[in-house]
Amino acid sequence: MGDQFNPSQPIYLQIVQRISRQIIRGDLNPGDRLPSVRETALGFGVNPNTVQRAYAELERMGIVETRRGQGSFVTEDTNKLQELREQLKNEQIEAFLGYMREMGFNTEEVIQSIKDYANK
Amino acid sequence: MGDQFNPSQPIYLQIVQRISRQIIRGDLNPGDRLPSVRETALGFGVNPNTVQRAYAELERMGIVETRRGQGSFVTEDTNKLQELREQLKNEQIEAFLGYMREMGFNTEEVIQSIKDYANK
Amino acid sequence: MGDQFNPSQPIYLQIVQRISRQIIRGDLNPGDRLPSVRETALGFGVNPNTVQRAYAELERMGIVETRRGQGSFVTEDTNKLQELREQLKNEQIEAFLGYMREMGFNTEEVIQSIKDYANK
Amino acid sequence: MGDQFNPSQPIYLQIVQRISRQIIRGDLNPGDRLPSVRETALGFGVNPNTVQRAYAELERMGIVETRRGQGSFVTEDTNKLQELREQLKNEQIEAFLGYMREMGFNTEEVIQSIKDYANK
DNA sequence: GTGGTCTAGACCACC
DNA sequence: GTGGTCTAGACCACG
Repeated sequence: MGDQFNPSQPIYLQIVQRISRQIIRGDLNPGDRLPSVRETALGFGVNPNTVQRAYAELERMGIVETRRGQGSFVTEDTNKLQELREQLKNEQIEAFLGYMREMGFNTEEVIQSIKDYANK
Repeated sequence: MGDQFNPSQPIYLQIVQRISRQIIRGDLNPGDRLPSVRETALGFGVNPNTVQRAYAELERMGIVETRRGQGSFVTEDTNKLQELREQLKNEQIEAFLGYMREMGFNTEEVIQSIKDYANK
Repeated sequence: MGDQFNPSQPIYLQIVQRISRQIIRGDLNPGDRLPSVRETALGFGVNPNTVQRAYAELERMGIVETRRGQGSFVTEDTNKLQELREQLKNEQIEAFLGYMREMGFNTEEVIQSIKDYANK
Repeated sequence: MGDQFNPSQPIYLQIVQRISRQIIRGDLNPGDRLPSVRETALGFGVNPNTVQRAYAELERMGIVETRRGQGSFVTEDTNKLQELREQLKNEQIEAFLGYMREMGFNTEEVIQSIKDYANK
């Protein structure tokens, strides 16, 4: 069932995130058809309305296009996908830096350690 | 109960991590007494044996000292704590870079974005 | 039934408007026979008397001519039709400007925006 | 009941339009509190979820701000409201010109008639 | 079959 | 009390 979802964030937003990552990682390519709302709902064990809301949000973000009676498709507008990539990257970095700062590591220290790690 | 734990890693190691963080963040200072095994077990909703194992691991790492009949205490050996700090930092960074690489972001790109974010 | 009609104006006048538009748009041409009163009443889901009144009004306006036993026909008097065209245009413009003024847009502003839109 | 809504457009979008107009017309001023979701739902005779969706859209558009446990308020960002004004104006003009074109009136002819009407 | 809208009714977090 | 999310189940338009 819905065990796979974090209660601290709306499920529909978590679905948006999952699909966004699938697109960035290339699991879903421009022009690919997303599974139908009902299919995804079954797969995730949630109500179709919840998936519908996620798909609507993806469409609003411009990274998915919907064709009545056919399904939802990853946009072929690579600019939009590039935007999405930047956005996801910045979100991850912001969360990571915040977490590290809470642990007492400042940004310069983190950058230095990353460089050390990369040259290792 | 154990809802707060990730099934992908032994619970006792996750407890080790939590307490390590509390020490690094200064929630627990050198010389402070850790809550009793029984107390911690209740708080986390796990078996006392699991907590015992976590405390033993912390002692093995040299960052906690157990005094018979008195309890467990954060070491006052600041070198050890400094080591712990470095270790935690590197673990986090390694996990983060791995995750970012999986998303298609290489290390240089990540460093650049962190700098951009810091100067924002 | 009459769901397609606006309660704020007599239905017979709304029928007059509809038929007027059909003539202006060229759906009905000079000399064309209008559907019978009975037919139109069925189509609109209203009482034949109501349609009768609409046809009478169209005749009074001089844009429809009724021939006993044959039916009603669009006039072939193009001057009359030109008058009707002007009248409909002015009605629409008056309603539109009134509506826009109520929304806080003055006439100059509306004209400017129309020009902008046309040159877009 | 819902008699007041046009079946040809989603009810939630019609609610968005109504409230937008109320703001543009000054019936609702910057900082004013909107009626609660439940209140509006009762007033319009629709389901609270439908109103909720309308309010969410208004918030997404940036013309309404929501404060948890307090209600929804018209934004005090006059730039946003000015944007809304322009958008509504252009929508109305586009619809009007489309309608007139369908009736056989071209844009220049419409502009000329508006000028005539204004100087009348 | 597809997505889109709506309802009814529930539960939650916030204040 | 407020808005926000979710479910269950219905109906619609489109192809």
